[in-house]
Parts: sequence; structure tokens; C-alpha cells
Amino acid sequence: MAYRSAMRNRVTLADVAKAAGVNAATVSRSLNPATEGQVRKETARKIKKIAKDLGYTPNTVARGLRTRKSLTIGVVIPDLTNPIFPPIVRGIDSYLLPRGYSAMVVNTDGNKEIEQTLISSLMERQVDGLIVATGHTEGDLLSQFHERGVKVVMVNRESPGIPFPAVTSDDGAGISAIIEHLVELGHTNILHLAGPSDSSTGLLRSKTFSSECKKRGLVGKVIKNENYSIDDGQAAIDKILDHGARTFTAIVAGNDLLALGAYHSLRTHGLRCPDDVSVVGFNNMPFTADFQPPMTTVNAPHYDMGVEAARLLLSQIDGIDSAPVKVTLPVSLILRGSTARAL
Amino acid sequence: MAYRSAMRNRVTLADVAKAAGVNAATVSRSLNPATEGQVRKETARKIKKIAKDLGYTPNTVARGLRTRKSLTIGVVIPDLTNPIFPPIVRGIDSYLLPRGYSAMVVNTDGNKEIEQTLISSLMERQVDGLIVATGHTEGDLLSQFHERGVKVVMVNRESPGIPFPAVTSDDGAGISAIIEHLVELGHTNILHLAGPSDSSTGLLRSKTFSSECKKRGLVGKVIKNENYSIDDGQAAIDKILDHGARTFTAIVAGNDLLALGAYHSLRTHGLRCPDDVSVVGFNNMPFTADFQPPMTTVNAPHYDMGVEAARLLLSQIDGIDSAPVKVTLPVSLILRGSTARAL
DNA sequence: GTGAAAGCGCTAACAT
DNA sequence: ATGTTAGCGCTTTCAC
Repeated sequence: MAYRSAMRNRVTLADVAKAAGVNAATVSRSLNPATEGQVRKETARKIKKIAKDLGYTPNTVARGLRTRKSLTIGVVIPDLTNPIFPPIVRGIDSYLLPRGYSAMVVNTDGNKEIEQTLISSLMERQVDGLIVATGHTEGDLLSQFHERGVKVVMVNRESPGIPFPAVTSDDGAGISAIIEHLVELGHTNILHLAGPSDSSTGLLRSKTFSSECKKRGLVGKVIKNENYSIDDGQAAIDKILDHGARTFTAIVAGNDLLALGAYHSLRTHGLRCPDDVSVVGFNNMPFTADFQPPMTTVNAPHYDMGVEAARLLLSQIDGIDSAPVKVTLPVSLILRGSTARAL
Repeated sequence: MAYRSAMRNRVTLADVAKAAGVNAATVSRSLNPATEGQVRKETARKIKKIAKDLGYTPNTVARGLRTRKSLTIGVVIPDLTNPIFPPIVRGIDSYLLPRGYSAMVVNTDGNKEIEQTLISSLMERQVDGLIVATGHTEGDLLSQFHERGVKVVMVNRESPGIPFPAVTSDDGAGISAIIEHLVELGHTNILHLAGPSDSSTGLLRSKTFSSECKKRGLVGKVIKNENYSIDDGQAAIDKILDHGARTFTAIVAGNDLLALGAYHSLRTHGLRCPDDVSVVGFNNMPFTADFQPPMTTVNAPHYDMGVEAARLLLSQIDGIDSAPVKVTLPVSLILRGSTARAL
């Protein structure tokens, strides 16, 4: 047994070329499906065999340096442990992977500084584009990309400033459907547990809520929350219930997490859902059907939104689309056990 | 307004060097904290200022090509939408990011071919190491890495063949605690809804279950499942209940998803949990406390497992650790509403 | 159809 | 303390 470097015995193009008795360029051409036609069939076949025998693995990094394409997409989300994001990420992946791209996912925790740092890191890694699901991204950062020609697509949120392509669910229709459902059940005094107002979803959902209530002559109060979290939802309802001043018979939450927080608060205050108070979520995130009670919510097609966002981004990168397309995917109201007739 | 390329106006080291009237190497040294000391303080300050003014962004890809380090770690998991994985990924990230590394996460869906493809893609991207949470990875693939000197750490699963470092939860202790709890409640006939036998967790948990039952003189039947999924759990219990031959009074599930499947099956068969049948999960994944009934389960510290796996991997990469360390993190039984005294 | 040469942006010897 | 040189592994003109 001879001495052998324990370290990675990387086989390079040059190694294959030497073994095949040809130039590295010829190997490169043979191995790339797009340029394979430039090489004599016989030669290409031989080279491929040798490459395989030698265990050649292309070095994507070196190729990227030369071609100025990393085949990597940055995905910026607030928090992977929020169950709506894994389906989005998987949707993105499902479109990217078969096309040779990979995704690099970062979590910002809704923190603007962290977001700035992470996006810079993605840029240094030469990502070919960005799919952004955070609303906090403000003008300065995004406009930089715009100027630099970096492709950006928003998903689940819209960009506040520059008109990037965006994929969203039809939140307006969702809220309208909720209100209609509650009205049919006889509710006339409804509380909206709104998501953060600096997110496009929070804003749109609460605006639609208010206008629907006005249109239908309902009492519709809006409580703003800092975050789309269980804790925020619980704290908000706690605050009202602790003052003993409940007038509403239904709660429309900005998302399922806030709705779950409402569940908790109602329970600790001895109120029953849906008997005393109806609660509606938004997103139909995983496991909402298994909650107690099963949650009535609006289904948003997160996986498909991811797919669509990836599609939009790649078509931008390939220079096919240029217009800042807005794609809105349909939602549907999922009736379960957390809503009932008003007392 | 002059013509200007719409494309990315990348500022390179050479650009900064020219503007500063120095050599590119000096700029490189100034900007790298590790080599900054080699440069005159005054010069370094000036260069940094110019770099900033010019909007210089380092190119990690080019650096990686030169240094043979990508500062990227591949993370191989079965499925991001399984709620135990996001905490693991975030744990990994939390350790990696402050140290300049990024993670690239891929989903194998438990499919060996997909796994092979994705891992190859990660290797082509020159990842510095791999954190693997899939059990299906068999000898051939892993041994390749071993030979190539690629660092691998297992998390949540152990490697079947080669002794890579691994971070797991103390599943044996978890199962023991469950059995003890059930025995205290008077259960003597217990069913184990086991996870896939080709995963180290599935195997260990079911082995411990069997030996505990034997030791305590309990009737302990084991049903194997293909996947750690709700559907599999439901189907398995359905199969038994459809035959009307229930003898067990408690179900110990291989994980929370299987337990949730058991919930569903019991419900459709008109059985109440925990009144008729007690159910115990494993993992304490998010939202188990909100299920109906709140699920008694074993808490596994997934976030910490991610942190620990990343720590192990980087210390391997840095050549600090060499021994294939096995880290086992403690678990704890979380008593909630899905277990009750046996009838 | 194939080879030779240049160079993507960076860092690490080796000079000075 | 700084400059020079070389080269990481690849693709892409440009020759022939």
C-alpha cells in the first residue's frame, strides 16, 4: 500500500484531459451538454468514460467564477420554524433543483440588521437572485440590488418601494370570505387581531377587514400586533379580557399563530371557543386541523407560491420576463370547528 | 446622463488597489482581519476607506477557489415540513453564521436516489462539510466522503456504517420514561407504533421498547411503519381497529407524527383518547400542546442538537477534534393530556 | 473538431 | 511593510 494523501483527491478537468490525451477545453466541451455538439462523437464518448472512471466531479465554484453565475438563489425568510415557510421553501426547491439551481435559505427573525447582514453575505456568495419573504426590507437595500441588476422576487409579501415581481395569496378575498361567513353566523361585533402593519399582508388584511365591516355596518375593532406570533396574539386578547370589557363575539386573526394565541387567552379566561367566541385564522398552516377546536382558517397555497416565485425569478434571470409581474394565487375558506353561531 | 452598463458594476480588489495606488495583495491583506497586522496601520485605514467608498464587496466564490474552502456546509434532511427539522436547522445556523459559514439545506424525502443526487450537487459546490439527518445514507456514499476527507456529522440519526460523529437525543431514556409512566397508570398491554427500522432512531426506540416490556413483564407488541408520518400511523392503527381485535390500552408512538395518526384513527373508530386508549408521542414538536388532547410526549432538544452538530463539524474541519465523538443530549417526559389510567 | 492562451477575483509564496 | 508572481478549476475566444 503506497502513501496517499488523506485529503481530497480532487480529479480536475486537466487530469481527465491528460488521461484522455486531449486538451482541457475539449473535455469541458464534451462534458457540457450545451457544447457537446462541437466535439466529435467518438471523442466525447471516450472522454466521458474516462471522466467517469477517474471519478471526476465538476467544480461548480470554479465554473461560477468563470461564467459569473453561481446557480445559487438566496431565499430570505423571517423564521423557518413558522410553519408557513417550509412549504414555500420546498416549493421553491422543487422548481429550482431540476434546473440546476440550489437555494440558500436565511432567517432574519424580522430583524432589519440581521437581514442586512445576511443579504450581504448572500451577495458575497454571488447568488444569481433573491426570493424575499420579509416585509421589513426597505428601500435602501432593495434599491441597491435594483441598480446592480440583481434579480429579486417577493413572495408572500410585497415590496414596499421598488416594484419587484411578487407572488401573494389573495388576502383581500380571504378576509371577505371570513367576514361573510361570520355575518351568516350572526356576528355583528368582530375583533381583528391584526398582523404587523409594516408587512404588506398585515396591512392589506386589516384594511380589507375595516372596509368590509364598514360596508356591512358591523362593529369592527382592530388591534395591532408587533409580530405574527402566538405570544402576541395571546397578550393582545389577555389585555382586553383582563379589563373585563368584551363586546365582540368573534375574532379574525391576521394569521393562524395569532389565532392560536387567542385560543390560549380565551381558555385561561374561562371562555370557550367557539361557544362563547368564534376565532378564525389565516394561512391554514399544518396542524391547524388538529388544534382544539379544529381551526377555521383561510387556505393559502404556500407551496405553489414558492414554485411560482422561483419560476418568476428564473425567467427574470434568463431575461425572458422583464415586466414586474404580480401574481395573486386564490385562497379558500376552510370551515372547521372554531366558528359557531353568535349567541 | 452617460451610458452605463445596467449589469452589476462589481468592484474588485484590483479596482480598490488601483484607486489606492497599492497592490491588490495589500488590499487583500488589509481587508482580512487575520492578515491585517501585516499592513501599516495608516495604509490599512486608507484602503478600508476607499474600499467602502467604492462599495467593494468581496467575492466569496473567488476566495473559495483559491483557499479551497467554501465556508459552506451542506445540511441533508428528509423533509423541512416535518416540524422537528426547522429547529435543528436554526440551531445549526446559529452556530455557523457567526463563524462565517453558511448552510445549504436539501430535502431528500427519504428517497435514496434523490439523496445521492443532492449530496453530489453539494459536493460539486465544494461544501466544507456535511450535517446529515437522514438514516438512509448507506455505506457506499458515506465511505466516499470518508476517503475524500470530507467531514460529516450525523444529527438525530446515527450512521449505519462508518463511525461519524453523531448528535442524538437519549431515546432509550425517553422510551424508558414513557413505559414507566404508563406502568404507573396501570397499563400492561402496550402497542408500539415503531418508526422505520432503517433509521437508527426507529430501531433504538423499538429495541428499548421491547426490552423494557420484557423486563417489566408487559405485553408489548411492535408495529413497524415505513415512514415517520401521520398517514402511516393512522393506517397502522386503522388496520388493527378494523379487525376489531384491540387488546392494548396504550400506544407508544415512534414520533409525534405517528402519534397524531393514531389520534385520527382512534377518533374515526369512535375511541377516545385518553379515556379508552392512552397515546404517547416522541419529540415534543411544535404545537403538540395544542392538539386535542394535548399530547404527552418526550422532549428532544432539537435546536441544541443542531448547535452541537455544527460545533462538532467545525471542530472537525478545523482539525481540533479527530475522534468520532458521540454526543447524546438528555430528554424529558412531558406529561399532558393524552395519557390516563388504564381502565 | 481541437488546441493554445487568457482570465474570472482572489490569496499565498516568495521577493524586496 | 509592500510588490510580484503564480495559480485555484473552469470556460471561452481565437487560432489552426
